[in-house]
Amino acid sequence: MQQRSLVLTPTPPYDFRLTMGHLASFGTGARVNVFEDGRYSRLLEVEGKTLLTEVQSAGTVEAPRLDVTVHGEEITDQTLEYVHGTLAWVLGGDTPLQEFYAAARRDPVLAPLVKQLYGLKISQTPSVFEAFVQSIFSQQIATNVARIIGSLLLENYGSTISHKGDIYYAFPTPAALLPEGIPGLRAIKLSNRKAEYILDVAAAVVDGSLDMEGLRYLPDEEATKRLLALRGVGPWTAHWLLLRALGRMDAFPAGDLALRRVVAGLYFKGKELTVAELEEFSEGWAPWRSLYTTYLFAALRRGLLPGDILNP
DNA sequence: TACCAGGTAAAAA
DNA sequence: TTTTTACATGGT
Repeated sequence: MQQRSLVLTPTPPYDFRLTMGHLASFGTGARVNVFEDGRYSRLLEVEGKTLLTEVQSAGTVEAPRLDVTVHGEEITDQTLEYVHGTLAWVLGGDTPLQEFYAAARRDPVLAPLVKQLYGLKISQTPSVFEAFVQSIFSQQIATNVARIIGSLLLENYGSTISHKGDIYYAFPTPAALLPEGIPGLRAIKLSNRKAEYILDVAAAVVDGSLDMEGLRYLPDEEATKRLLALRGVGPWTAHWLLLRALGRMDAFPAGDLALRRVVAGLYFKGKELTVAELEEFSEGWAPWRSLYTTYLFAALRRGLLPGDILNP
C-alpha cells in the first residue's frame, strides 16, 4: 500500500478535538468516523478506490494546522487533490464563527457555552447520500438504536481496509445497497418503509435521475424543495441535511424532539414548546441557526447542560 | 407490559 | 384541510 501526505489549514479559531469529537458522536459516527487518541481516521471512496485517511492536529486553536496521511493504491496527484478538497469540507474548517460568536455572547444562556466550545466548527458528511441514509434510520428511534443499525449497515455493505490490525469501514455507496434489495435492509433492522425510502433514492442516484451531490450547489430554498420531494424526507430531515451535508449556516430542525426540550429547558423554564413556537423563537438566531443548533447539541453531549434537560 | 425515542407518509376525519 | 395511525427496535 502506498502512502502520501498533505496539509490542511482551517480558518482560526479551529478546535480539532472538539470538532472531531462531535462528529464521531453523531449517528453511525463511531464506526465510520473514528476519533481516537487525537487522530481522526476515515475511509473515503475516490474514483472507485478506497483510501484510508488519517488526520492529526499539528497546530493550535488560533494557528490550526492539520497533517493528513493517505493510504491506498495508486494515489495520483489528482486523487490527492480530491482528498484534500473532501477533507477540508468534512472537517468544517471554513465554518464562519465570528458573527455567530458576537451574537451568542450577548445571550446569557449561550455565552458560557460558546466560551467552553470555542473553536468548534460544523463538520460535514463527505456525501449528501451518507447524511440522507443516516437521517432516515435515525427518524423516530432512540439514538442508540440508530447507532446499532448504523454499525450493521457498515458491516454488511461497506468496503473495508485493514491497517495496523484495525478494520476501517467506508460508508456504503448507493450502488452497494441495491443488489440485496429490501430484504437486505430489513435484515439490519430497518422497517420496510425506511428500506424503501433508502432504496428509492439509491436507485435514482445510480440511474442518474437524481443528482443528490449536486444539491450542494443550489440555493437553500431550491435544495430544500428538492429534498422534500424525496419520499422519506420531511422538514426535520431536510434541515439536518442542510446543516450537516450541504454546509448551510441557517438550518434549524425545529421538529427535533431533543432540540425542543433543550430550548424549552434553557429558555422557557421547561415549559413544553410546539414546533411552531420553537420555529418562531429560532428566528432570533437567524442567520446562524445551524451554529446555535450545533453548539446546543455539543453542549448536551459534553454534559454542559443540566442532566435531566431531556426528561422534563 | 406498555410506552417512548433527535419523524414521515398515508389513511381517516 | 387538519388530525390520527402504522412503522421497527431497544431501553425503561
